[in-house]
Amino acid sequence: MRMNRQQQKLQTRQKLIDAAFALLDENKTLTAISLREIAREAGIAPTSFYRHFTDINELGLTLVDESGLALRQLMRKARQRIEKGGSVIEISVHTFMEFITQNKNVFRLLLREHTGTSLAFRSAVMREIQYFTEELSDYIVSHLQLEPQIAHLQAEAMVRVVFSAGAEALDASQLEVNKLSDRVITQLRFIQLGASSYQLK
Amino acid sequence: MRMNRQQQKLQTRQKLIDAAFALLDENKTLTAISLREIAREAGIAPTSFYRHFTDINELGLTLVDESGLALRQLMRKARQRIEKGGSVIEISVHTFMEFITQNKNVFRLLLREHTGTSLAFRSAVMREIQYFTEELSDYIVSHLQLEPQIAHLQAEAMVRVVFSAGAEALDASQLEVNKLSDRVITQLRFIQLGASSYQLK
DNA sequence: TATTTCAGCGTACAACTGTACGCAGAATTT
DNA sequence: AAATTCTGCGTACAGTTGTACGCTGAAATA
Repeated sequence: MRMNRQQQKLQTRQKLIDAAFALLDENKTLTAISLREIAREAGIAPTSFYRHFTDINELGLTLVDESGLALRQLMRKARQRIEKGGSVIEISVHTFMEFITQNKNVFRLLLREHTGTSLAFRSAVMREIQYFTEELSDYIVSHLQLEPQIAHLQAEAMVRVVFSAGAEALDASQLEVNKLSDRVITQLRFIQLGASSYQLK
Repeated sequence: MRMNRQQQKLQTRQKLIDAAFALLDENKTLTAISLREIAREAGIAPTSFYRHFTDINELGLTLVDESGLALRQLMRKARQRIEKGGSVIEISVHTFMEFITQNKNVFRLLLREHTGTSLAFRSAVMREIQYFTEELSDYIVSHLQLEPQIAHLQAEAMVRVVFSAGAEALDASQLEVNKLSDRVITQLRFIQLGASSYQLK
């Protein structure tokens, strides 16, 4: 197929991004991946890397952005499913776990860099998680009639539990993921129940 | 001072362990630290490393063990303080945050390797966290008269929230840590309240 | 059509890595 | 006192890293 220069360049750029994601598989931190490894995986010369990113860090931030995007799409998907009826918590957890098992490396990236070595990455991931938390918080305010302050605390606690469980899910079998999901669902119910009765005081 | 061989060897071994902990400061994953860096920091020849550990992994597992030990001491300390009266949740959170700010690298190690690159490290850390959770769970059973099953879920949720908040605390100022502590305290109350009312059904 | 632009390549180099090997000399055992 | 054990060191080497530099040839522009 014929392509102009821009398209061509974008395509190689994407190859680099895909290669980086592929390398996260199982064994690499973003900051631990070498530029040459990425280039090798992408099938281009090491020095060509610089035509697309000044740095590995720049690539890294791009990956975090893409992962955040995926996270927001996840939330949108959960909303759609919820509109069709059913337990909000159950659907959310199942959607989340499904997302994780289908996009392991995306979630791995977020998790690892969340506690990782580079402040820039850490901040970027925290920002994404905050967006996520705030969306959830808004949802709680409008659907459960909680005070914004309490709703935010509830959302934050829920996100913490879910992400932490997600970390476990990465190493787990499908069966274990199911058990895990059930536990998390109950734990989220604790939080919701607790937040509601807390407000009554 | 005079020393026999065993003591001498143990001392150099400890130097290596301390050096590794020091290198975790701010910028290194365990798996990303080079053997030579550790040797340099410890002030010994690179090749002498092998007199003490076969591998960097072996050193790593030792560090995880030591960190787990610190974690258990933390819990003991919290217990002692609780005996003197006061809100269990408040004291626990404050003790935890105090521990983190005073042993940043120990907690950093646990956090990073929890989501890290090496399955062996991940498992080791998860085991330590599980011990921690179970101790908390036992405490809840005996002091709050909850069913073991529910108590365990409550403990797990609490640990997840606290550890996740701990990750934030590592980058935060003292003032921010205080605010964070207050939020976490409320969130733990949610969980406790929720678990209690959940049992009534 | 002639000129310019620029993505991608190959070569090169200094810095670093893990670790094999053999030696020195003090602590320990005989 | 003599023999042995063993921690720590220095040298050495092959492999990997990031990146500077200059070239090529096709695409874009004039």
